[in-house]
Amino acid sequence: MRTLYERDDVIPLIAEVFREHGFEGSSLSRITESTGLGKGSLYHFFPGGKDEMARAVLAHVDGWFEREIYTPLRDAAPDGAIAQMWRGVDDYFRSGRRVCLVGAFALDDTRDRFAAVIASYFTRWIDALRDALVRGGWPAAQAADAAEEVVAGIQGALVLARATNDTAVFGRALGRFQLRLQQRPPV
Amino acid sequence: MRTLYERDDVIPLIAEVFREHGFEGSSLSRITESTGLGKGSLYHFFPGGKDEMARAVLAHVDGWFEREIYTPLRDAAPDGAIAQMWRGVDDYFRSGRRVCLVGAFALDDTRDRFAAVIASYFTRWIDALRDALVRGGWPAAQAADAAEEVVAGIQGALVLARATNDTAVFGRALGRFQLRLQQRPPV
DNA sequence: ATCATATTGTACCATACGGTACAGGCGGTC
DNA sequence: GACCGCCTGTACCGTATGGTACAATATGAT
Repeated sequence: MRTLYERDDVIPLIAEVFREHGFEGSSLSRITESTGLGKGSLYHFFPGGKDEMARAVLAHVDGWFEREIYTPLRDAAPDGAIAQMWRGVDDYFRSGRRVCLVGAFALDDTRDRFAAVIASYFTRWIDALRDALVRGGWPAAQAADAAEEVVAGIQGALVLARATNDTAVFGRALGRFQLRLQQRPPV
Repeated sequence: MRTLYERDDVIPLIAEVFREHGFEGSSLSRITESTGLGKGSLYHFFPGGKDEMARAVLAHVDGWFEREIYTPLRDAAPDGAIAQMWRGVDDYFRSGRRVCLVGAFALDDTRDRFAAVIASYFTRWIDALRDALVRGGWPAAQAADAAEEVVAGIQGALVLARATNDTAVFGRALGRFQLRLQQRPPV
């Protein structure tokens, strides 16, 4: 039997701390508390400290989206991949009860620390969705526009849901976009 | 001649600190640095410390939006008020170079500290825009839907613009919404 | 059973944090 | 010029911060 906590097991726990408190607000004491790991273990797994923890968390999130959302959008049948995107996103963000770590990091000066990862997370999402739309018959320009709007809209809905403490906002936003992507693009 | 800094003069400076670093990241030393005021003066103006500074900043932002955006949306001719909203928002957020303080506070646990102010900022915006649309001839349900989508979309565009370091995203989002609000609501 | 390695708890470090105390400086007013 | 009240700089407080050092413990392979 292996140890209770390997490095990979602890990353989702750290992710939740960063998600709730932001980078600056996530003190090591908070992280030790919610992982049950002392500083010793933490710095054994992440010799680079908080910075490396955040980097691992971002890579973990990025990997999930790449696997569950982006790759299907690029490679699978467009309709199915887009349907899976709605499902995946709704699941991942717990129907609006959860916030986007990458989006949160993007807003303050934490962005500068992880600029490349953060930018890539969003541009790859937009590009993959655009590709799926194009393969689904959308003209390139409208596809790019719609993809950008959907990804931005999801972020905005998460902000709004949390700000107003009304998770229904998120579901309504997803529903609107779902409907719009099913129709032909507007002139 | 009066002193260089009155309380009101310093609020926009503090606002910029909170905007760039978030609540947790805005240390008093950063605030003293970018205001030029020592702790003595700062605590003279804001006896409640950081909490009161943030509250003053939020009230300042809220006041600006109430005056420049919400009130016109509620009271003035809908078309003109909405046009002014696009102008005002583009100015305020410096065409995507600036981030929304209230949105940033909403994402981490800073929200819990200022929950009422944050929620009200967004709900009042949505409600005012919905009213303007209704007065402009939109059916109530579609107006509410569109208003929510626009306010969320603006937040999302700000996140995306900063995340990808591409301010053009913001302009494109505003353009899309502007166009859509000019048309009749979709079925 | 031995042993190297992986993991952990504890104590400690310098620094930065938010906040307080307070003595003085400065401006106006009489 | 004396006075008063607003403003400010400085020194200081206890605590928490991110990070390090290291001895002690567990673990797995032989």
